[in-house]
Amino acid sequence: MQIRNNIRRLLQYRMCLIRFRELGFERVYSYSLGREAGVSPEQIRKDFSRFGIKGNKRGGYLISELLDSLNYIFGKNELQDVILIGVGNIGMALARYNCGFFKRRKYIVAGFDIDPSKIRKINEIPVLPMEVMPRFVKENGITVGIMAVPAISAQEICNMLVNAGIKGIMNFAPIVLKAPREVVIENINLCNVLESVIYCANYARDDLGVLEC
Amino acid sequence: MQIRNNIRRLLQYRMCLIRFRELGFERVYSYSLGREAGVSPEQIRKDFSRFGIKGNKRGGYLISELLDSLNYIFGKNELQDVILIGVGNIGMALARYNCGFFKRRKYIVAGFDIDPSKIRKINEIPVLPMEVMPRFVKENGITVGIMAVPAISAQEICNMLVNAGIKGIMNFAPIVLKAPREVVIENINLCNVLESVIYCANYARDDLGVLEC
DNA sequence: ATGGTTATGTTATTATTTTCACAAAAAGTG
DNA sequence: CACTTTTTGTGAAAATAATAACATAACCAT
Repeated sequence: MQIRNNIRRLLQYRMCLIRFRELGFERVYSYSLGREAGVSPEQIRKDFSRFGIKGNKRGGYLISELLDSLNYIFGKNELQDVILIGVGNIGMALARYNCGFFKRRKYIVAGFDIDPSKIRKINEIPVLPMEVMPRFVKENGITVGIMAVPAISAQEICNMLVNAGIKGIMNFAPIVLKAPREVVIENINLCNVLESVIYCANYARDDLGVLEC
Repeated sequence: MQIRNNIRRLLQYRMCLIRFRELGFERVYSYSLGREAGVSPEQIRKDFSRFGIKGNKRGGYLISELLDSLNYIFGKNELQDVILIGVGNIGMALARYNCGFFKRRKYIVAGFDIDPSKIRKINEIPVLPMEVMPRFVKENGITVGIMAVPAISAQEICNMLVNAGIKGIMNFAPIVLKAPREVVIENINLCNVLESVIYCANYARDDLGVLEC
């Protein structure tokens, strides 16, 4: 039972709905939302159905109600604290973006780094030495961490996080992390993503005519 | 015919193979590579098969040969120039990471921004005003761009890129870009990714027992 | 009211992806 | 040199996901 894709789409729908609301719309239809989100209307109805979200026959969906439902699903109202491990290029950018996360009620409450020169505040976020991480996680009930560390130390740090009680990791290190099944790991390899776009844009077109990519 | 997933996995395999090589290994087996890449052995053989990559019955795969094949597929040898639009938080981080891209023969050759205060060099990369982008793209035969701009201006900039002749876009703006079918677009919404990890880590576990996420 | 229209919700169908299963080739062994 | 073991490569089967189809409810106009 794999629901990660559903969830990702729901989040995308929410993003579009927020824009629709800002534009002053009150209602959406699976058709209009689908066009905005780049998804088929049937897919949207299926996704909603799966999470028990109901619309109005003939009347589409009330944006405010939809957003309420989605926010309920994703726990919008509670502020969710996360930590950041590794305050290099990417880590720094994420720390600086924190107010963007905050709008969605996600908040980087602390950064951690092995490098002592990084131990300072960045954008109001305290950056602490790696050693205090486990205690911080336990004391603050942190369940999710963002890893932006070099590949070489990534698995070790992942183990530390798991031992400290972390249940989900968003990983930017170019390595496939190994962790117990119950820990959710999302590996984001920006280099690979760029490379796949380059490949699809340049090479994958004249192979067999229509190589959807 | 959808091959984006295959490609993504191949890139992941390559990443693992590079590590294996660094560790001094000469051969891999679908089994060992699979464990490292978090993929089943059959999947690996299928992926290789699809791209005409052959191994040795009983002898597995020679890492050097595999890497040659993969580098051939992904055009490792030619240096691929890309441009960056938007030099804010994320854009800056990517520009600073350029040497990492360079190792893979991908290189951000220029950044562009509307904000005049951003017009300067970052990490050897010239940042130019937005207006000169189309000419730059045409004169340098750029086919792929990275967008790290605010959502509000994203679609407009996407259109500019497409008009200038760009064939692939890696987009960090929180919006689903619309472009002609032949233009490859990869939307990366970091906020949504984080949120999906949080959801899977915190909520999706006690629903039906085994909610694989 | 009542009939027509429209958009949902869900079932059925199709397509895609992954896993399974096994034949065939290579390498080792006695 | 036969025999066993091991690992690939691929066709068949199973599982998943996406699309199509359509019955049903709500709304609107007459």
